[in-house]
Amino acid sequence: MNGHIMQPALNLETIKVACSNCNLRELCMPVGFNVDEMKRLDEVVEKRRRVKQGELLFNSGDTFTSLYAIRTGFFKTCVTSEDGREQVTGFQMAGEIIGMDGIVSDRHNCNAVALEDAEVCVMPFATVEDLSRELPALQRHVHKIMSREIVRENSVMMLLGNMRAEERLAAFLLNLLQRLHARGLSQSELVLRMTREEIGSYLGLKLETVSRAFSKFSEDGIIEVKQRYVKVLEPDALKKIFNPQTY
Amino acid sequence: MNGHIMQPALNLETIKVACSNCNLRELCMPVGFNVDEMKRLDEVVEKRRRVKQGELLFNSGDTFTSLYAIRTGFFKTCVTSEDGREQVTGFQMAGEIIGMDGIVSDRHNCNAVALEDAEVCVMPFATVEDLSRELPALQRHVHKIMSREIVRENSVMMLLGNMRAEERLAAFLLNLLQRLHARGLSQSELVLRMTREEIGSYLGLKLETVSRAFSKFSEDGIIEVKQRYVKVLEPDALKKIFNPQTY
DNA sequence: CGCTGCCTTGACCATGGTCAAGGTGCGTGG
DNA sequence: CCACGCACCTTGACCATGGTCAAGGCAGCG
Repeated sequence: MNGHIMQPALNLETIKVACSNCNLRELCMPVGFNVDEMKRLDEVVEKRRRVKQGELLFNSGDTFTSLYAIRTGFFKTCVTSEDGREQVTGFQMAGEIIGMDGIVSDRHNCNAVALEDAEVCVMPFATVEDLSRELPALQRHVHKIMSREIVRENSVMMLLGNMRAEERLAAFLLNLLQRLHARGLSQSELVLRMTREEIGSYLGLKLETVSRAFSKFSEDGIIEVKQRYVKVLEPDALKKIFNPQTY
Repeated sequence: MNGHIMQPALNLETIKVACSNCNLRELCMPVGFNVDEMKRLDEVVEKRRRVKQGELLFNSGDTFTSLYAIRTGFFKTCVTSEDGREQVTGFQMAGEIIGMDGIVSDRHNCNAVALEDAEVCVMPFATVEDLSRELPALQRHVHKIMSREIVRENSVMMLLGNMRAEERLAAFLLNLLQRLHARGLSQSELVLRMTREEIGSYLGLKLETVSRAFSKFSEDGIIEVKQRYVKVLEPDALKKIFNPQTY
């Protein structure tokens, strides 16, 4: 609601199209490069692309050509089954890389939709591959990013397979806050960029259940909710819900 | 039950420790190499390792050093939450690669347990990285394998988030059969290598629910079940359960 | 100012979880 | 070779979680 918790609050005009002087570099690119390597790294970003709220960055079935590093904005990725059911597979924010689902079949396997106006760095995958043959640190980084996604999905499977509604929402909020905090934002306040229905789709719940869980946390004094604004009053209580064995 | 549906029925004695003359090459390695490149490829397999039924190939927390290509046998991978809940994240069979969860943090993030006596090719990841800087086809292959795992996990998320018990089991059976068929085994018969509880953990269901779903399919004449032996009598009916909109 | 999209809440219900009892088949040791 | 024990599976009865359906509220926008 108020300025200091809007995420992310980056001024586009001050940013040049180059990884070497990008303030998100540490989030989306490997560290420990010398100046020369840094220059080479700038080659991977072909251009920037703006995506308006509600628009698709890529669609399931599109030919895969590039990975995308999110500069600003917020995305969701979804898969759709043949009979039309939609599953949100992730929410991505500045500094994160999307599009890796497309590598295996040269076609994207999910949609990426901007949940707010966004800007991404387009990184043609052929260039990424060429360069990562020359720069072992880049190669290692690409492998790590994909591995991280595999590990993230493992924990979503745990969430969907084993957790109850309130545990899922607690885990979701803690994860979002942790990622926002890593970007210099508050550890306790956030503005959700997605609807209750999108949260529910991600968590394997209906929107009413998500809403009820929010209300429950609010009644219990654990959080303060007003529409999409959420403030965590009792982080330990949230963690306890998420992981009841602790304590 | 009878010989021709046992999986996999490979004679270890006839196999040399080299990708270049491995009968699973097409499943776990890229195609289109010339003889020279093929020779180089053999370098990635450091050695073979046998894992007895019930033993761990790697444990969550172990230092990550290698990927493993399954030669023979059948594995499950599991993640365990802090409070001890276990989630089976996948079942892997001959020709599939496991261990990619370890790349991001240099530690394995899940367990891999042999569900039957198994043999794997140990591929030190440092070697894989070195060689894939020289062989673009290998590089591309490594990327595809990881992307494939991401896409697989996306569809598990769909399954866990959106499907009902019987749909999950139908999808599971169809997926297993399709993979076994790709290995030259029957399209309609299989012997499950995992318990009802393990199936349930993978599918986000309790073992009783899995058992009931098997019984239901059996009553409906869609499959024939006897303990771990399953024969699909009506594949179309199974597909219809899995994807009710079709037809 | 009214429309629209999103959210909340209540009442009811269905799916699948829990608990319990008993069955089946296999491996081991007598 | 048989018997026992164990691990795994099946089935029933009951119950809880979360889904469904419905009504109404709130906030932002044209």
